[in-house]
Order: sequence, then structure tokens, then C-alpha cells
Amino acid sequence: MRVILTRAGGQQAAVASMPEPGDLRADAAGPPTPPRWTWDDTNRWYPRLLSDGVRVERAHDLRLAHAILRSSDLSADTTLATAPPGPWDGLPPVSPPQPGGAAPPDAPATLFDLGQPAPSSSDPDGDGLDPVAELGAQLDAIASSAGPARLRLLVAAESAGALAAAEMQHVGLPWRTDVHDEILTEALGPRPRPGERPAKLEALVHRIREALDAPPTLNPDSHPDLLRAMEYAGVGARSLRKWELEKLDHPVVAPLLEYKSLYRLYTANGWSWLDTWARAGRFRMEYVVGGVVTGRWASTGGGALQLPHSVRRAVVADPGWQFVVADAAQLEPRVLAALARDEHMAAAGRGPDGGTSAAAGPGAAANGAGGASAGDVDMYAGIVAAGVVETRQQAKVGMLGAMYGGTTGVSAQVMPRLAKAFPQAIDLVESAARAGERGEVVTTRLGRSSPRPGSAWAATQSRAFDEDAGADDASRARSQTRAWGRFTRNFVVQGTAAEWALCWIASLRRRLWALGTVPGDAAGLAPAPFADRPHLVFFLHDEVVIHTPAALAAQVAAETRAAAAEAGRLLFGDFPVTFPVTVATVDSYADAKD
DNA sequence: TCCAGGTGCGCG
DNA sequence: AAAGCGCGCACCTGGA
Repeated sequence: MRVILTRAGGQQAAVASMPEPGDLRADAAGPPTPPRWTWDDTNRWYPRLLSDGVRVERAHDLRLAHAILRSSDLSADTTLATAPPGPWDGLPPVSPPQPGGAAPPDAPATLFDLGQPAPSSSDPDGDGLDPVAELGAQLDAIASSAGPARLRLLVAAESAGALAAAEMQHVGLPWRTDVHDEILTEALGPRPRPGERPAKLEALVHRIREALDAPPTLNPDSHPDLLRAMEYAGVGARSLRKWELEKLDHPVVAPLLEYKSLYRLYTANGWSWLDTWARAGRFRMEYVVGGVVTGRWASTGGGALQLPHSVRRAVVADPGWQFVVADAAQLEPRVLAALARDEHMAAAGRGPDGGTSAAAGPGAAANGAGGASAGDVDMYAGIVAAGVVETRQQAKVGMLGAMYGGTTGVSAQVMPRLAKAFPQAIDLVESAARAGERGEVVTTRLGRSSPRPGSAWAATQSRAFDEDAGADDASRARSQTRAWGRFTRNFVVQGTAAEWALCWIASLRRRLWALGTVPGDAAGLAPAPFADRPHLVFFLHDEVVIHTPAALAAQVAAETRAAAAEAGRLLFGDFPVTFPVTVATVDSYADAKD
């Protein structure tokens, strides 16, 4: 049974899909399945519900699901995918409201008027965005696809991710502006007046000019300026990259490297960042769910996914609360092992002894403050123990090379040994690369497909075959071909890892809610509906931060591990791959360093 | 004065 | 172009 709810006046429609009768029967013994809210864009509706203290358990985000189903190889033959481009294609995401900002013009005063009769379809704005028709088309596309179960899970996970993202935006990341200011003052000197450099930067500029014997007009922020001065002084640098400068032996190198590092802190996460982004003790980032082609999240505003380690000291839990910081250990190689169903590689991931030790299971003990416990199931150590390579560093660089397409250095050296030990895993990434080189699409475990190369790609390829094509035309085409192969090679791994992470947080947010509130009166500073409950505050590809009443920290830690195991089962069934999680219970994010 | 492009670095 | 993937952001430059 699907119940359609429209607000009074009907300018906007939201659709709630109620449990099917079968679901109700299956749940007869337990609590009823909560409704799945279906809407055009989670960020149009959910922030307002959260402001009213309402949490939504399940959702179906039509915009996100459309993007997946439209391009998935699994649903390529469906009506939805073969239809001409429509209004749901390329729909820009709704930007969530900023706290204190004006309500968006189309924000409804109340979400629903339950007295309204349910329409069978709705296109109130006449913009072609009919959520009822679109939901029907999507459910049909999933059902008639080549992988209904996979796509159903992917759409559910993507939508759950949208809920989690909106919730994290709602509560914000606890941020101590006073601690941040201390960090800055310590590194840069006191906050400068507008238009002036911080004292420590100014001193470094003088040292740089001195070392180069350059005039006071030398602007260290101007690359052409600086390169010219360095050439004149005979430094011999081709660029200003850190790794390049480090190779040089010249008095300017040390102050210049220090200047670049501090300059970065000052411009990217300095006082003006603080003024703009850390309001009222919280950093409210805006996640862009599905913002990366591979399915990873992107972010906009404040560089939320690039918070330097040097300022994480400012992320401090509220009084009486703690952070549980959980990190999926060696996520991508484990995902690769499972994707390829490579038993030997999966066994290496179960630890140096192949997983026979009791500590290797998902039940590995939760640890106390500052501790971490995934070290004994280090996959790279497992690869060394299996005799594939000599050192952990070789294992790590080799695996990264396999997944990224490295062709030189250590990664190229150890590749033959990896290919011999783990033929199925290496075959998988190699065929993904070759498919990309042929201009073909590759697809993740749950059905997200890579984009096709753009028109410029084909143009470059055909130019290489012109009669008057030169050697550089050919080499340009070849390098472009290889680059696209590296992209598709990585896509299957990064994209499937992103799916694992979506399932992880989807499971986790459900488990955290189920932990309930703490006994007694421990309402914290977080807004409703999370004021007295553990909740997610940060997500970074393979890492989560949970803000929790201290009394629940141990249970939260256990749930992060259980959720990781559940994510593994959802994606890979009973294939014996493990996803150990490094967990730290801390007062400050900086104390969770891996 | 605005904008695209290049450069470099933060994160995973 | 480091040795290979994916991002966001700040700055400078040079042209409109």
C-alpha cells in the first residue's frame, strides 16, 4: 500500500510508501516496519523535519536513485534508462538550509495536510517532476533489471546515506573555537590585522628573501616571481612542489617549506575559516551525497573532507560525552579480495595466521580510551606473513599500485609477486583497466556504473588515426587511453568500497538509534532529536566519528564493529572476507590518530 | 572587475 | 609526469 501525502495547496508533493501487506505479516511478531519516505530530494524535506525533532528511519531519494538507475549497466534495458532525457536527469541537488539563514522560498510551512485526498499522481509545479510516476518507473526499473537485489540495496543504501548526511549537517561537528585559536596562535603568532601577514609568516618571508638575495618586492605567494628569483639564485628548482623542493640542497629550502606549510594552515583553516565555519561551537559541513563519480561523498563549504590533522585538536566532545572514532582497516584491498572472490587474499586479510587466531573475528574486544585493536588483523602484515613480499611497505605500495595502476618503482617491482599470489584479484583490476581502455563501462558490486568517456576522448582517439596524424597525436591518444584505464581500474574498487561504507553507516545509524537514551538526565548540547543519544557527526570515506554520552561509548564501539560485519555480509554474502575496524574512544578527534 | 586556467596541497 | 585513483579550496595570472 502506498500512501501519498501532499501538503495543503499541493505545490509540493511528498510520497510515503507504507509497508506492503507481506512486510506487515513478516513483522507481525515484532514492531511494524516503519514507512519509507519517498521524496524528490532528501535535503528539500528532511532538514525541516529534523528541526522539528523528527527522525526518519527509511527513505527513497528519487534524485539520487534516478542518477544510479539511469546509468547503471544492470538497468540499461529498462524503460527508465532508455527513455529520452527528462527533468530528473542532471537535477541539481537541493542545498540544505544554513542555520540562521532565511527559509528557502519553496519550504512548506507545514509538510502535510492529512485531510487532503491522496492523488494518484502529482506534478504540482508543472515542471515534469512527478514523484509518483518517477517512483513507479524506478521500482519497475529495479525489478526488471539484471540485478534487482543489488540495485535495491544500492538505492536503499544511497538514500540512507542521504538521511545520515542531513542528520550530520543538522547536529554539526563539535568545534572548540578557543582551542582552534590556540593552535593558530601557537603556529602563526597572534591573529594579524586585516591585510597583514601573521608574524611567523612575515619572519619566514624575510628569511626566504635573504636566502635568495632577493629584493623586498619578492612576493612568495607568486609562483612566477618566486621561480624567477630561485633561478637567479641558482637553486635549480623546476617547480615549487614540496617533494621537489625537498630534494634540493639550498638555504632557501627550509624556510620556504615551512612558509608553505604555515601559509596553507593560515589560508585554508585559519581565523577567517573559523569566522565562517565554526559557529556556536559546531562546524556544519555540507555533504554532497553521491557527489563523486565513484559514489563517494563530496562536500562543499569549509573543506569538510580535508580537515588537516593539525586542527583536529579543536574537535572536542561535549562535557560528559565522548567520541568513538572508527576506521575500516585497509578497506579497499579487502573489498578487492571479496569482489574477485580471491580466497588467498581474503585469508591474508584475516591476519598473519590466516584468521585462525581468536582475536581476528568480528567479536574482537572493544577497547578502552585511546586504544586500537585492528593491528592484529593488518592485511598488509598478512600478505608479508604469507610470504608474498618481504615488508609491510612493499605490500601496501604494491596493493595501492594494483588498485591505482602504478607502473613504476616499488609497486611495479612487487606486482609480479602479487599477481602470482592473488591471481583472481589482480585479474579483476587488470580487466577493469582493459575495459576502460576500450572505452567500455565498468560496474561496482551493487551496480553503479562508470561514466562513458566524453566526446573529447573519442576525438583524441580518432585524431591518432588520421592520415596526417603525428607522433604526438598518437602518444597523446595512448596516454589518454591509459589514463581512462586507470580510472576504470580504480572505479570498481573505490566505488564498491563506497558502497560498503554506505551500508556501514546505514546500519550504524539504525543501531545507534536503537541504543536509545542514557538512563538519567544526560541531555547534551546536541539538538533534538539527538540531544540525549549517540549520533554520527562525521564521515570520511572509510571512517566515522560518533558523538556519544560517555556511558554508552563501549556499546557504540561494539556497534561500529557489528555494523561493519553486517555491511560485509550485505555486499558479499558469506564469502569469508573480514572488515575489521580500528576503534578509539577519545575526548578529542586528534587523539584517535591511526 | 570578473572569470577560467594553472598550481599546489589538504584529505581518503 | 612523483607513482598510480578520487575530491575541494585558495591563491595568482592573464585575458576579456
